[in-house]
Amino acid sequence: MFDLHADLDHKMPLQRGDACLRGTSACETCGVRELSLCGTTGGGAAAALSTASKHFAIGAKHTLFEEGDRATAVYTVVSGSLLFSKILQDGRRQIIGIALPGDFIGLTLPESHAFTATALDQVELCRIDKRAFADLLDRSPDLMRRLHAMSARELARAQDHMMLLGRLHSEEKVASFLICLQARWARVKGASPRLDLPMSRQEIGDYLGVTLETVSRTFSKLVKRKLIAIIPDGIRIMDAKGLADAAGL
Amino acid sequence: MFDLHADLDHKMPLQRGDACLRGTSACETCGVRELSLCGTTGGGAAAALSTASKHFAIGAKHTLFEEGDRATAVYTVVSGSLLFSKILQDGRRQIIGIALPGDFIGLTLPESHAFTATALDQVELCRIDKRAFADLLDRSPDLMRRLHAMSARELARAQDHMMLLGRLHSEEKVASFLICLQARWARVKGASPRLDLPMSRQEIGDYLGVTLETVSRTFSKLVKRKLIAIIPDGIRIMDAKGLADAAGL
DNA sequence: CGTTGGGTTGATCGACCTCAATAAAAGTGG
DNA sequence: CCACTTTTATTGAGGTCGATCAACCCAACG
Repeated sequence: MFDLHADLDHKMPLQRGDACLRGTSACETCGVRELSLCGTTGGGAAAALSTASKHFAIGAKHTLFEEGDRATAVYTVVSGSLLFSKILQDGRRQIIGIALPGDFIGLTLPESHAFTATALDQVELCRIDKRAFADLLDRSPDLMRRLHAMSARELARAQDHMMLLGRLHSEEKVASFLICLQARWARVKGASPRLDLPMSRQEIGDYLGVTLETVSRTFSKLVKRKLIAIIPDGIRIMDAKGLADAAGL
Repeated sequence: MFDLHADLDHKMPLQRGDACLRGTSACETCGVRELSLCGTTGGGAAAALSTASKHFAIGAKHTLFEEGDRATAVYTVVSGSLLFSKILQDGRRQIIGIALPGDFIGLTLPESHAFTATALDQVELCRIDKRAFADLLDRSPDLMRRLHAMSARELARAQDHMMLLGRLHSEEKVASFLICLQARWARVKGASPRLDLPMSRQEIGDYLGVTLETVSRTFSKLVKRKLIAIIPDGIRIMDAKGLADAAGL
């Protein structure tokens, strides 16, 4: 079982059932195709992507790769979600991004990874060898264009996140976080007032640049004001308008 | 004089002598060519870039464009530097990037600008119409690759900046800022312990997510510890090692 | 059922913000 | 070139938001 993914750059040992290579994937039937890089790509690139890619899965808490690891592949998230994080020597951590289904991992085609990617839950991924992908890019300007469009979106998100980290108060941070994440899930699942949060208070805090206690207190405050309700493994947005106000929008 | 740049999207009225279109630029003699997107591009793309681009300049404090403006062009910084900033309704501002000579403005080819670009000093720019640039991109995979490489670099910088904003203390922020900026200028000018800072304490604070008073106090602290010296319009790094320690590296 | 890992809540502390006064520098006009 | 204003930087005093430290609760799990 372990031998099967010897070529993957996971850091944590995989447990039984946690990961499985399914051989060449069927892009035609892929649920995130329209959301992802593959999109409506026609022509040779679609077929080439299909043959070059392999579906597999990793379990919650497992890392797909760690900061500093040599990058050997790029990925598309098929289902589940991941965190991207950087840590300082003394343990301070900043979560710099969240990947949802359809998102591409490896936008910058780095030599070595600039951050750690950790699965939040059971995550299905579509893996493409970096070299093979680079070759594909060279042969498909259309694919390159799409890759760049995704990078552009990611850069815009990073810029918004900088504003959040640098200039918002904790309540605005939390409210913005919930609204943004809901909006992103809406693109995948369709809109819903219910928002799954498969992450700990600590992880939310590390995403927002505050402590877990502050996250917890802020959640309580928002609950008391009936803007949200806390439900198992997530929250429900009770007053979207009020929450937007709290976010300062 | 004003009529000459009617097609530019500056927001502040230009004063006499502040800007001038020089007609088609000479890429062959451009000082930042190797640093910039144009790079060592051979073939048709180089010539096409040369004919499509126009040199001009804007003065300190003037905006090249503002957040929300329709984006009609992309630019390469030839000399001088600019700030990219976003503001909230109540005036809180976050500076999300600094552009130095060789940097490309418009990486994401946005419909409308996601941030304001403000000249820090006299800035020479090379302008290319966005549509013309998009056409060029379509015809030159090499140019597209370069553009993507620059986006990747910018994204990596944004991620480092998120770590700084979210997790560093004010002293670490200031020290990191000085070290990073020095390193970036070194690529342009060559290494020097002397660092020009044509920006106010307020602007530095808005870049670091602290107040101008905190910037001023931190500078004073670093001076007292003989890590830096404050000189007219800049600082001098007196103890690079000590400063790196202060940055937490 | 004890243990363990999250989550919540309270009490205290401190880093940074805010407000304010002063100082220094940069314009401005005579 | 020098008064005068305006802007920017520095420094101090005091306040506050979020961090830290700590207690407690609860659900999951061996």
